[in-house]
Amino acid sequence: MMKMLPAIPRNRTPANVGSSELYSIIQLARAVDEPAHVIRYYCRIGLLVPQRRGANGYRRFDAQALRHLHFIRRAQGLGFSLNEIAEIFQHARNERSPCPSVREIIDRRTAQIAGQLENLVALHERMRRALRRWRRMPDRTPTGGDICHLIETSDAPSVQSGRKR
Amino acid sequence: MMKMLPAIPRNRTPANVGSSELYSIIQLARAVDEPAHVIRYYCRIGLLVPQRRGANGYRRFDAQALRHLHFIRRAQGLGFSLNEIAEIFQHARNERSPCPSVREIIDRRTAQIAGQLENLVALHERMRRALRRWRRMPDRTPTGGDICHLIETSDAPSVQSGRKR
DNA sequence: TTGCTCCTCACGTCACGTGAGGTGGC
DNA sequence: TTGCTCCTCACGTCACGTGAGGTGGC
Repeated sequence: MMKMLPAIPRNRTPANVGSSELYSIIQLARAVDEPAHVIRYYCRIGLLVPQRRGANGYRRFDAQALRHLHFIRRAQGLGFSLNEIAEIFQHARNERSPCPSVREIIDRRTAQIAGQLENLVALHERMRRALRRWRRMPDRTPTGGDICHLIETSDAPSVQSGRKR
Repeated sequence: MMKMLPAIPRNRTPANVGSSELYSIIQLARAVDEPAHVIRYYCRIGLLVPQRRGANGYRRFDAQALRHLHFIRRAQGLGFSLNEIAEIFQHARNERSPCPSVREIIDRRTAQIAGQLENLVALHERMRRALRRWRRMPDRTPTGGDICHLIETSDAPSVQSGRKR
């Protein structure tokens, strides 16, 4: 009966449990369903710090790193950038409350996202209008200086498209 | 009476009209309300080609370049990337119709924008929910391993935030 | 001479993606 | 030995932004 059980993949449980509960980079990566080089990137920018390196140079992370990683995903899900998340970590390290700046950031970012949303809705509408109009138009080979009559006859603004900055 | 007219800024009319109607980089830039280095960038990636250089190395553009520039803005306004616009120019130079690929691109891009729109709406909604919830919550100084209780108690997913790729 | 315009590097932004080239672990 | 995992550079993505350091034009 034991034989019929699928083999438990060794890497899905914390390896080296005896050696003080440390995680390998791939275990951390799998916890948030990302490739390992994303974790390496976070280390490089100082967002995540391995508890130590093995004799072979391999990164070993503790439970706190896993918690930080979950925090990163949660904060990104609320629109925070990695830089902003780094600031929050900084506050926490200094035992100062990050809450005031967290509130400021999300206020600013919410307004900004609302603006992006407007732009994207407008873009989508322009695209849909163009698609509809183009259905009644033939393809054409460019002659004498024109480039693509589909686009050149579109009602999209030729200046200040709204996608700005 | 002539005296009372505001001075016509020299740079707003094609300078060197005698020298075959060429435009300076800044005249081109002003036509689309962009800083000159954007035009320089377009030249560098080969999207815009000056008709010639002056003896001093200054770029001189013809009316065709102005037309290309307007085309770029129009196409960007429909969600085309600079790479895609370069392809369209390539078709036009070879006197092949760019229309089929233009239709393909906008089909693909419209679906993609619709997806982005969904993600952005979801993000905005998460942010607004968080803002509402946080109004009833006090600021707190992190203790014993926690980082920011506002974010850590949010209902945002800690994995697969929806902002992906 | 002053203030503006022009030029070419060259590095920065944001959050990774994608190899190259080599080593460690089971 | 094989296949996987790990490592460090280092360059690419996208559409510019931002200087540095110097020159030309009126």
